[in-house]
Amino acid sequence: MPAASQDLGALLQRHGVRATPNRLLVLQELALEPDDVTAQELWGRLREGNHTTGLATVYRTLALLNDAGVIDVLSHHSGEQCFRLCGEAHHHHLVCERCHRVVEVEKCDLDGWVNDAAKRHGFVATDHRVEISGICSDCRHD
Amino acid sequence: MPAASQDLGALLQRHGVRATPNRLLVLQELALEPDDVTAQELWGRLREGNHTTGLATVYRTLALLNDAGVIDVLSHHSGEQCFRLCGEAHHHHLVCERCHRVVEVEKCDLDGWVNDAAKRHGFVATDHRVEISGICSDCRHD
DNA sequence: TTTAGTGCAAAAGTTTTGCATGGTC
DNA sequence: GACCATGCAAAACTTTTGCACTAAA
Repeated sequence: MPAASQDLGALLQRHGVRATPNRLLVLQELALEPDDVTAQELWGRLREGNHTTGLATVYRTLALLNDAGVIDVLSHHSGEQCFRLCGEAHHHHLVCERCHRVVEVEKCDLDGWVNDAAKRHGFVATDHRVEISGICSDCRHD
Repeated sequence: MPAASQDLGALLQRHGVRATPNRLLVLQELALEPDDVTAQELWGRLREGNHTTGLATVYRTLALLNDAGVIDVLSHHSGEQCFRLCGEAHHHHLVCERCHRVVEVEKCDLDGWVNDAAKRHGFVATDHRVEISGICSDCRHD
């Protein structure tokens, strides 16, 4: 269910980012996208939708949204950075090796393990990311 | 403790990669490096050491070593890919936010959790990566 | 002798920056 | 008016490729 654009505006405001037409457009496109997209892909889709947003603006917007913590940057599958609009709670990612579908794993009770591992090496953990690769049900049945 | 170069040669052979002078040089440089390095950094160090290895060769070698599973690619801190020679067993990474020091976390008993999370979403998990960010003891005491 | 590896230069891509313009507070 | 956002074009960088040449199986 794609979020309505007033929700997206509120999301930006909540993170201290001014809502401009371009930013809403980018966010809306991200909300429509179940998987992660590169800046170039996103720009392409905006152009297809007859929007005149510049590529530089897409890059600037994605950087801004990432700094503000509105979107996540995932590790690249091919030398490009990938972006994704995610739930705001702590979560991890499940990525299909075949079709690159990305699903969020919402429940994470790894804090104990993480803190232990960090402490064992003299670190204080501040955050952690888990990426699980696998094969999704669709790809398994093809 | 940097591995001696005959060990590195054996490491290559074990992974079905022919040991050439350039490959040993790259591997040796990686073995000396406690943290992760970019292709450019690695090339710079080779040049400083008066080696004439070309940049393209460094890229080709790193790609080869990654395919062969001899080295790991870490997520970039700044748009560049980072490479690292790691232990051969399954492990995860602890990265210091301040100095970018990387330490391996050798023990991983997360398989149960990972498989559960995958199954809950219809996936079959084939692999997983955990990256813990934190502050290392050196940086904490500065 | 055939194949694999390499250095160099050029090409291809992605991402960033400079600058002039237009919109907002 | 001051400031922020933006489009466009140019620049900066990282990475890949083509090609001629060399070393090795």
